[in-house]
Amino acid sequence: MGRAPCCDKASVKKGPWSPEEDATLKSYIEQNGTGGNWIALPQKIGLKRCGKSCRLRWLNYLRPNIKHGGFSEEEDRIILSLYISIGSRWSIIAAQLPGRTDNDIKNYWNTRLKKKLFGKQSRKDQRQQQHLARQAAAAAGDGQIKQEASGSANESDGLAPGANYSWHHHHSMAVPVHPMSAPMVVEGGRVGDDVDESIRKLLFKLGGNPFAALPAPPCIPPPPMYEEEPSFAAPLAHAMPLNEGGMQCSSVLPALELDESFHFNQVKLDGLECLFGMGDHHNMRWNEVSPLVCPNNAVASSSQGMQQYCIAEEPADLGMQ
DNA sequence: AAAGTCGGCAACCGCTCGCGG
DNA sequence: ACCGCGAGCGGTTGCCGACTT
Repeated sequence: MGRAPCCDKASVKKGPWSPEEDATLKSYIEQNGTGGNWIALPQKIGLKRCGKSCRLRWLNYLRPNIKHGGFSEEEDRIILSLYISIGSRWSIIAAQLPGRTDNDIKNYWNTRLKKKLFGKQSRKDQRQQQHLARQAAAAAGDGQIKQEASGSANESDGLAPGANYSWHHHHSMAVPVHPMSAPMVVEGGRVGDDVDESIRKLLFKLGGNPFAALPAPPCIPPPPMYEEEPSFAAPLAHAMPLNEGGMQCSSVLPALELDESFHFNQVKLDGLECLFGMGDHHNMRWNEVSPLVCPNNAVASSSQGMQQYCIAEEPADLGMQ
């Protein structure tokens, strides 16, 4: 015997919402609010919908000031940074992006950002690239170039067809620039600093050490201006030795170093494992994640996830004690 | 032109959490 | 302390339009 359903499935309408239903729900909530009871709401206003469905429709679509699509680079970075830090906590991520819903961000991550991050190009992008390659080949009139251009760029890298990697294809190995270590550079200056600061504050608020949570990969200086399409990738050829008398850094960061850089931040990183050499991680709760995010700090645990706080090393700098 | 495939998005499902009795 | 209920969340599914062959 399972749990009782929240509504009578037989008498409840499913599927896309009609404009009339939208109008009914919207006008009622705007005038009366939800009344604190979503289950009872559809009956009250004569909608043959499940209360959960009404709630979802309101939150994801009808609510004022909702933004759809058109994610900016800055929003991309926030999403990525938070995903790396806290995993697929879409509601928390959405809370940092005014006008965005968790569902929207989740869809965006699953359909676009993940591909963008991991370099899989859309067919449109692939077509553009192939078109350019053909043009270049035609201009060069070189048989060998033509042959390479007709295939996808990744084939020469030994990657599976269709899995175009847009991390810099010129380099033997590529890693994503750490979002916190590489503020986006735009004309006239950096725009990433404020975002970074807000994310650090958020992480601190959530119980993580904002300094340890997102360690900069060793020996990788901030990237130069994006040359082509903006991406979180950066060429490792830029990774030159930083300190003259000290440790020498190779131009290609060993996978081991990457692993060490991120080993204490093993939130569920769907898809990131392949980059950072992580194993299979099951979904973790915040009280599991927190010690990983701030391993060197004392953690004051309480019974439920978000209630615990790390003693960060430099809270004063954040003004958030 | 038609069939097949892919990508994006809205919505659903089922689970956990939190609160009140 | 326990139980039941509603809210909230994240994963998954299904539809539909765009694109490819």
